[in-house]
Amino acid sequence: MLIQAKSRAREQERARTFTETGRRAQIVTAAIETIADLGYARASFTQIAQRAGLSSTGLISYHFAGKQELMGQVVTDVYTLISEFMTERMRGMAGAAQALETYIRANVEFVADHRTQMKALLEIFLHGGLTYDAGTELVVLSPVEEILRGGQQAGEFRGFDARVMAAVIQRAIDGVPFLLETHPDLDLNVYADELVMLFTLATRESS
Amino acid sequence: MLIQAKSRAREQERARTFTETGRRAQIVTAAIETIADLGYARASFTQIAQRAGLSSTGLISYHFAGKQELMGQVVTDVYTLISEFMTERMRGMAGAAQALETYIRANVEFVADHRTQMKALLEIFLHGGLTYDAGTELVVLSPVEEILRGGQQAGEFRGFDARVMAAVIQRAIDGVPFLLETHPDLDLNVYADELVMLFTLATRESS
Amino acid sequence: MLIQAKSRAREQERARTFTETGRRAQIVTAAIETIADLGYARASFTQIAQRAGLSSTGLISYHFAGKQELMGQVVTDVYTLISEFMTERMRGMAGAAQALETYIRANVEFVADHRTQMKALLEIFLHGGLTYDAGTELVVLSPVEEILRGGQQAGEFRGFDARVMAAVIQRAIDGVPFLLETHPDLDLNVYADELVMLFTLATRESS
Amino acid sequence: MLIQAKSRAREQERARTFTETGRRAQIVTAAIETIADLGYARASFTQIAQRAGLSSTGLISYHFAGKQELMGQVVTDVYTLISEFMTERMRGMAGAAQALETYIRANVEFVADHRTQMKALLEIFLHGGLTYDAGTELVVLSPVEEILRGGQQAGEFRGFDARVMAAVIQRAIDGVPFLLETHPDLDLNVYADELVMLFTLATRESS
DNA sequence: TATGAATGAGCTTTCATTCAT
DNA sequence: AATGAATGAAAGCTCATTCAT
Repeated sequence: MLIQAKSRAREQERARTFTETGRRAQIVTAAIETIADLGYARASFTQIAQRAGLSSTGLISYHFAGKQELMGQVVTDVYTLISEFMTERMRGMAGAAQALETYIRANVEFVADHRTQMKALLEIFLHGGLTYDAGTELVVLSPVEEILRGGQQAGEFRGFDARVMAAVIQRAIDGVPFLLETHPDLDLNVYADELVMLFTLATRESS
Repeated sequence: MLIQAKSRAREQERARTFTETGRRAQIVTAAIETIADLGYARASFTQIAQRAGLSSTGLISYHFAGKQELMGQVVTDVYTLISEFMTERMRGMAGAAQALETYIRANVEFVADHRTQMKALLEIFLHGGLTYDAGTELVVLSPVEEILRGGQQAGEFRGFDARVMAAVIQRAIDGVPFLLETHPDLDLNVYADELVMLFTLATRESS
Repeated sequence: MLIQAKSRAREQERARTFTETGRRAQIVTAAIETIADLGYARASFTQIAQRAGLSSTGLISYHFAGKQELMGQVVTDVYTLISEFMTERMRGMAGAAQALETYIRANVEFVADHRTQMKALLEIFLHGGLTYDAGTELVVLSPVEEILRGGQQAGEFRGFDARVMAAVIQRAIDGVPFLLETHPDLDLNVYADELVMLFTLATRESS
Repeated sequence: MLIQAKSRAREQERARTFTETGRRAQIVTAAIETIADLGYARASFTQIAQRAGLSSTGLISYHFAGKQELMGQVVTDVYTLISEFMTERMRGMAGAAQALETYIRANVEFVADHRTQMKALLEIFLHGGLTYDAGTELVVLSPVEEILRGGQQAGEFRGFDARVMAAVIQRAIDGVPFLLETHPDLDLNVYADELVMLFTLATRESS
C-alpha cells in the first residue's frame, strides 16, 4: 500500500508549476549524486540539500512527501532515462539474435556511461526503502525476456527457460559497475563482445 | 589500515572464554537475521539486541569493538560457512566441465539454503562498512575463475575471457535470492539445470 | 589544526541570524552556569539544555558543531568580556607602578564580579578540551608581563624575572574564586590592597 | 555527609590484609598515572584497570567503595607524601625568614619532582569529586600561614594579612606545573630564587 | 515558494557498578 | 581474593520532519 502522500506535489493531483518541476529535478539530481557518493545510509537530507545548494532541508520536505517519495522519484527518473535510451537503440530490430546483441551492447554502454545513476539505483533497491510499486518495475522493466521468447517462437533460440536466461543476462549487464570497481582497466567493448558471444552460444538453436 | 579494536575480546589477543564465544555467536546470528530482515541501515544495535534477547545494547559493545567489528564477524562467519560447504562439495573433481557443473549446483544449493545469510552479506558488502581486508576476500574467494582457466589449458573450454565469464557465472548464482523474492515458486533444481546447460554451451570448445 | 565545524552556524561562513545569535548566547550562558555549578565533567548537553529551557539536546547540536565548539565559544565570550573590561580600566595609564596597581585592582574586581564565568573558564582550561588557538590566548592575554618590563626599562622596577613575577601576580588574582569559596567573608578591597602592597614591595627599585 | 561505604575495606572497620593493602596501593598508583595522563574525565575504571594490569574493573569496585573512595585515597596518599617530605625539610628551622625560604624551596622542589601526582591532585580537586572531608584538608594543610604569623609576632615580618600572603605564596608554588607546561625550559632553581627574593621583599619588616 | 528554527526519536558508545562463580 | 559477564543509565550527535513566517 502506498503511504499517505503529503507533499505539495501530491496534495490534490495539482499540476506542477515550472519552478516546482525544476526544483524537484534539482533535488533528485543531488540525491543521486549523494547516494552514489556516500551510500544510501549516509545520504541524509542535510547532505542532499548541501549538494543541491539549498538553504534548508525543509525545502526537500516541502517538495517531496518524505524520503520515500524522493527515493521513488530517483528510481523513476533513472528508469525513464534507461527506457528512452534503450527504446531508441532497439528501434527497427528484426531478428531475435540481432535484437539480443543490440540489447546487450546498448545496455552495457548505458550502465558504463551512467555509473552514478546505476549506483544510486542499486543502493535504493537494496535498502528496501521502496514501496512495492516502485520495486516491481525493476523486475518488470526488463524486455530481454520478450526478446528471448520471440526468438524461441521464431526458432532462432533453443528451448531454455526464458525467465532464467533473462535474469542471467540482466545480472551480467548490471554487474558492470562492480567489475569496474575492482578492475577499472576493463575494456567495456571487450566485455560486451564477450557477453554477446557467451549468450549467443547459450541461446542459439543447435543445428 | 585496520581499525583499533577495543572490545573485551581483542584487548590483548586474549583467549576467548566459552561463554564469550557463545555470546558472540548469538549476537552475530541475531545481527544476520536483523540485517536480512530490516536492511543494513535499520539494523541498529537496539534492534539486534532485541532480537537476541539481550538486556541492553551495551552488551554488544561489550563483546565487539564496534559496529564495524560486528559486521566484519558476520562476513567472516558467513564466508567460513560457504568455504567449508564448497570445499566439501568440490572434493575430488577431475575434469573442468564436471567441476564447473558441480560448482554451480553446489553454490546454488547453498545460496538457496542460506538466503538470510546471503542477504546479510550482500547488505554489508554494499554498504561499504567493510575493512579492506574483509572486502578483498569477497572478490578473491571465487575459485570459479581457476576452474575456467584450468579447463582452457586442458582444451576442454574455448578461449573466452575467464575473468568475465567467472563474473557472469558468479552473479548468476548470487542472483538466486533476488529471483526467489520475485518468483518464490521457482524450482531451484530447474534453475541449476538451466545454468549448467547455459554455461556448458557457453564455455565448451566447439568441435 | 582546527576541528571541522559542522554546525549550522559555520557551514559556509554564513552570516548569523538575529535569532541564531540569540540562541547561541542563551546556550553559552546556560553552559557557563552549568559548568560552574556541576563542573566540566557533569556539564552534559542534557544538563545545559535543561538549564536553558530547551526542548532537546539536539538544539545545542543544531547551533554548535559539537561540544568542543560550544566550549570554545564559552572561552571566547568570557575572554572578550575580560578584555573589554580591562582595556577600559587600563586606559591612560602613565607610570608602571600605577599601571600595575590599576591592573591588579581591576582584575581582582572583575574576577570577584564574574565568579561563575571564571569558574567555567578554569574548568574548561583544565580539562584540555581546548583547541590550540583558544588555549594560546589564555597564556598570551596577560599583559601584566609587559607592564613589568616597561617598569624595568623605565627604572621604576628592580631586575626580577618578569615572566616569573607576572605568573605569580596572575595566579594571585586568579585565585580569588578559590579564596572566596573557603573564605566567603573576605573583603576584596582588602585583598586588592594587600596584593598592591605586596607586589609594590616586591617590584620596586630599592633606593 | 559521607556516602555509604560498601567496599570490602570499610565494611566493618576490618583490619586490612597485606595483600589487600598492596592491591589498593597498586590501584591508587595506576589511578594517579591515569588521571595525570588522560585527565579526570577520561580516567575510567577501564583505563585504570588496564594500566594496573588488572583483569577486571570489578577488582577496583571490590577494593574501593566507589570512584569517590578511590579518588579520596589518591588525595590522601599524595598528601601524606607531601607532608612527610615537607616535615623532614622543615625540621629545625629557627627564624621565620629562614623557615619561609626553606618552605618555598622545598615545596617547589617537591612539586617539580612529583608532577604526575600534582596533576592528579589538581584534576581531582577541580572536578569536585571530593567529599567535603577530603576537600577541606587541601586548604588546611598549608602551614605557611603559621610561619607567617610566627614571623609577624617575632617582629621579623611586617603587618600584612597572613591569610592573603599565604594564599599568594601557595599559589605561586602550585603554579609550577603550569609554568613547566608552557615553559619546559624553566630552571626551577631560578624560579625558587625569584620566589624567595619576591616574598622576602614582600614580607620583611621595613627598617 | 522558501527559509531558518525547532523537535524528539534514534543512533553507537562508555561508564561505574553488581553479581555469580 | 579475583574474574568475567552483564546491566542500564547516560553520553554526544544525527536524523527526517514540522512549522511559523
